[in-house]
Amino acid sequence: MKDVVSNCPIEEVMRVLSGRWPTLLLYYLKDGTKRFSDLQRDNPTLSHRMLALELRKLEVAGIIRRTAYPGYPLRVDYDLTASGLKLVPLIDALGGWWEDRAGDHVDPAKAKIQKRLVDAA
Amino acid sequence: MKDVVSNCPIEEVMRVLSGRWPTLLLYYLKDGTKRFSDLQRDNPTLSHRMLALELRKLEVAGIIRRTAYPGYPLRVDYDLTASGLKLVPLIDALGGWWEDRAGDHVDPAKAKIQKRLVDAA
DNA sequence: CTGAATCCGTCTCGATACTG
DNA sequence: CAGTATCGAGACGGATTCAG
Repeated sequence: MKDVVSNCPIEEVMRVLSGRWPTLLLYYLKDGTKRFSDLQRDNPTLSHRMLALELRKLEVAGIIRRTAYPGYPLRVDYDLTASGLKLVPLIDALGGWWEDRAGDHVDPAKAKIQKRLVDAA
Repeated sequence: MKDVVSNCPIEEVMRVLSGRWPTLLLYYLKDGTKRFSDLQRDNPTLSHRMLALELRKLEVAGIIRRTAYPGYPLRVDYDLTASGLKLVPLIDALGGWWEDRAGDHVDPAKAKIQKRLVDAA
């Protein structure tokens, strides 16, 4: 009874992309196919367990594709699906927006907010 | 000691937009100025407390602007900043992507995943 | 190498009650 | 009406261990 199966696509997409890792994994996978261990190296602060969980989540969402090769040692490749590829520029746009955002002039309201932050600390 | 002040803009922007509410609040605010109680009505499942916290987070991020009017009963307006306005179409693009995503053809791998989902349910 | 399961600390979130 | 403080439950994330 956690969610109400929202009708809103924005709510649904954020359920998949929310969190620190999904967008980062997307970022690393846009270069092409990667193995599990490659992604581990790309994100040193991401635990083994979390990597597995997040990859699974993205796979279920149809954003990445998982390909397991039989043999030993085990080998699994991950790459973006067609759908995932289309998502990448949208995420990049968010990153671009964040960088531009700093260029906006600082108005009095913002200064006041920064003071509040100091108070809280 | 929770975060490492990432250099990556994608990671930073997701720190602000992650979660169920930030993008939804953006969605409701794109119609124009809203009061605290308006946003409460727009999101019945969002608790009073969380609304205050999320609004504060977005304010600190420079995405929304808070305007308090002295007097009684208290009245506070929220609206998007210039920066926040520019963010709206990017979020909408994500929503659009989610809706289109369903149109992609279903390959064997995906079918297998969907079976897994059924199992989990 | 990949990944699932367990254990356990931490932090987020929601309910409630209180202030201005 | 708007916002804050407190508290308990539950989700989340990391370390470790086991399996294929």
